[in-house]
Amino acid sequence: MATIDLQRRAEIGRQKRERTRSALIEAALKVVARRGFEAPTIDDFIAAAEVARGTFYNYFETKEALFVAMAAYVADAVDTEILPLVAGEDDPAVRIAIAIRHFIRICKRDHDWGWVLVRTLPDTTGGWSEEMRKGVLDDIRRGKRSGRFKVASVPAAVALGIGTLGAAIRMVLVDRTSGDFPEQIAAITLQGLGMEQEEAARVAAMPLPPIQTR
Amino acid sequence: MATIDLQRRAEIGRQKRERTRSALIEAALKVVARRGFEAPTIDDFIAAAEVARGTFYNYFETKEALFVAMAAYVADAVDTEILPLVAGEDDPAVRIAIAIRHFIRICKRDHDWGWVLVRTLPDTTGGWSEEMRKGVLDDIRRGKRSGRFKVASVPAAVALGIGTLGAAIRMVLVDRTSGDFPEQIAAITLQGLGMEQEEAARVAAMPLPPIQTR
Amino acid sequence: MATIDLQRRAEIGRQKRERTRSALIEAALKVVARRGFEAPTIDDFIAAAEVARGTFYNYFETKEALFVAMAAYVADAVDTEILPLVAGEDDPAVRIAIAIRHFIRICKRDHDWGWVLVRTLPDTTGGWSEEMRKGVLDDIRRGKRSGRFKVASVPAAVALGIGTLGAAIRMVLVDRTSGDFPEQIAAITLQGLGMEQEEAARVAAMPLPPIQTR
Amino acid sequence: MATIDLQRRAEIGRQKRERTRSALIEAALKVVARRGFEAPTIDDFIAAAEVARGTFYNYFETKEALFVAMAAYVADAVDTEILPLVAGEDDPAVRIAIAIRHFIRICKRDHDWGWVLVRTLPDTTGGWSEEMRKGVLDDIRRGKRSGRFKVASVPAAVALGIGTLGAAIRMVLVDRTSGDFPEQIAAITLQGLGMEQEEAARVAAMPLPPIQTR
DNA sequence: GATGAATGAGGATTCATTCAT
DNA sequence: AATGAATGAATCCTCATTCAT
Repeated sequence: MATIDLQRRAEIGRQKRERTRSALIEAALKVVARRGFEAPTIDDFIAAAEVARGTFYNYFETKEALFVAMAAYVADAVDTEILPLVAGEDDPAVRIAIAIRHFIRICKRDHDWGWVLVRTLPDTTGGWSEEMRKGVLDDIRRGKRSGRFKVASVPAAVALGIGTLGAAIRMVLVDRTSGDFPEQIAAITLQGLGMEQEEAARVAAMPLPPIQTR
Repeated sequence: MATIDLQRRAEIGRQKRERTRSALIEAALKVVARRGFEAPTIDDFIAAAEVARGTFYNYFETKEALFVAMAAYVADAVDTEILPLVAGEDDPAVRIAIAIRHFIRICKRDHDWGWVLVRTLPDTTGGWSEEMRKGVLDDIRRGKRSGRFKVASVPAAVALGIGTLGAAIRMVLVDRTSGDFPEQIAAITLQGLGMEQEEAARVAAMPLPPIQTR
Repeated sequence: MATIDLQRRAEIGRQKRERTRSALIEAALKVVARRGFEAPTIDDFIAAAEVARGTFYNYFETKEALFVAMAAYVADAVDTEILPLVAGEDDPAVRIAIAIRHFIRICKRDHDWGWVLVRTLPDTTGGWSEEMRKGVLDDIRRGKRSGRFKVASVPAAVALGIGTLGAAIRMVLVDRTSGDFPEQIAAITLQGLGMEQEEAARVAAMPLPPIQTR
Repeated sequence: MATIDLQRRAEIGRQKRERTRSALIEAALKVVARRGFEAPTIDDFIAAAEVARGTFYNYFETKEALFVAMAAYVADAVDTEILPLVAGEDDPAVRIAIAIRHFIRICKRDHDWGWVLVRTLPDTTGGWSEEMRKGVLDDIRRGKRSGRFKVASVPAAVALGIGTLGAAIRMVLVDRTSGDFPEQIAAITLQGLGMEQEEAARVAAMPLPPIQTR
């Protein structure tokens, strides 16, 4: 009896802890989306999460620790949404097109995530999971070897891939873009990797499962 | 006599003012290159410029005001270097290739400018002069109309152009890149705009006057 | 249990907050008395209150805000001392005489309060509580109607009442004044309001409870 | 010839010097009227006087020196306007009434002077010339001796006289006061000094030369 | 005599972090 | 766990004063 009670208590404590932690991270997401990484103070984060000052330090030693947790959280969430879609797919062109389109669609759906991604993309630490990063490089190399892509310089191809995606996300957040903008970006990226315009457009237009609301 | 004297005085004053202002901006350039926009304090800027604390405020109301002046300064300087090179050129592909290659070469030569450009490129306000911005859009449209480029979506082409260049500059500043990296970026960008690989490579390899040391 | 605990916590916090706030205000009182409103720096106030620099800003946004709180504090304290003394009294002359005498006695006893009163009296915001202000005006009007006072112009009578009191307080703080100075001021004020010299002197000499030490 | 030239030059220099100095003092008058003694910076004074920063220090060593000059300037100007009016007059009541009425009329005409007077009256240094101060005290004593005034305490009478005048000036600047307010104040002051209401009113209503526009 | 750029000490303000309850 | 008052180092900003032209 006593044992069960202790277990239950521990379990409740764990859940509560987890909830507060998530509240802090998700609040931070909103705040960073709006104001970037440098401007906000800890006050902004605790106000958004509606917890007391001291509570913050029960979960994170510093602001940076919160940012690290947040980057992991976002990278994880993006992984969870994107990796399954490309899991069974072998063609690098298809894999890249799907990833690009889904990335942009996510950011369109959820501007907070979009802004956090835009703000972390330049840094090598955040937003992209290690898995994702390797995957892209791998796809480019495989496509090059197989002749699917015509690429003289892999670094240049990486610059084109990442740079175009980053700029596209920013446009989606700031400007009003057409409904097929994700496909246009996928197509032009594939074209940049050396595919013919028609083939690039075809691959970029392949059916994709509808995006979930978060 | 008194009038002449007054005029001379005013002129000398103006020059001195201009010199101090430039000193502050060029010092800020170095500081920002090294430490970004957020980390440095006003103390860092005045130390680098070797002026007194109060002097800073005689010229700029806030750090932001200094940054704005700095971005304008760089944009202007880059303009001055690049516009003449493309002035006589009519082919949009050639113009874009020259601009890209020279942009990257400048950033390679002068990391300070590079960092400022990287950090201001995403903002619509900084780094690109209005002239440059219009020029790019115009070249893309002209190339599309003439059939030189095969581009389904102009916004997507802009994202590709700007995004790739930004990512390339960042790579040049952070990684060690090959000597022909500027040409590789120019080539892959043209390919993204719909040119054949060989033709893109040919245009990207056209002779360019050697870059001046600043 | 948890609820009771939370309530107790909140109550303790509230008390602590109140104590620190009072400490700041009372320290400010002393500092202002000695050095006026303009000379002291925030450093002076926190040194006097023995709190840290940041603590000041937890309670007051600016020095002005502290001054406002301080004026309210003094006005309130003076009210508390004077209003009971005149509460049962109906004759306007007696009421005014009591208030004047007690006002001056308070300032004699407590130079800190005196200086704050002198410095805030001219402003319509400070030193006088709303209640006090209305009371004075009301007494003058009633005295005029009843024939107790001979006053051609109420505004002039207000100027005489407030002006004389202010100047008297200043004298008490700066010069050495005779022991019956409060009575002399009360008498001359009543005379100014149109009472005969003897009657004014008689009313001004009526017994008053001894002043409490603060 | 050369001598004449030198003399003329010196004379011109002296005049110019005097003009700049006056410009600074009169500008300071306006600034102090509006913002008091503590708030304005030297920048405010030179801006109002339309001279350069360095010029200020050619005339005054510090801000305080400017204030001293300004106080002397005002006291002198007030003297010049008021003393002649009471010069031939022997009756203390008449002298005091004239001075009070004229003081208030001046402040009504020229709010800048009014504010400066209000702001310096409390200090023993400014606004009142030594002559004026002695005159008031002397008039009160003479009036008391001659039985014109019924005053038990001379200090109390001084407090009444100065305090009432100060409060009246403030009212004139802040509130809308009736046209005969100067006379009302003179009358109630005389009443405070122990004169019968009718006699006080009569003395306060005696003809006065019309006020000059400055 | 007038000018205004430069100075730097003094004072104001913010904010990450600690800690007792 | 949660709370929020207190802290003080770091930073920002103002402004009286100097001085070369």
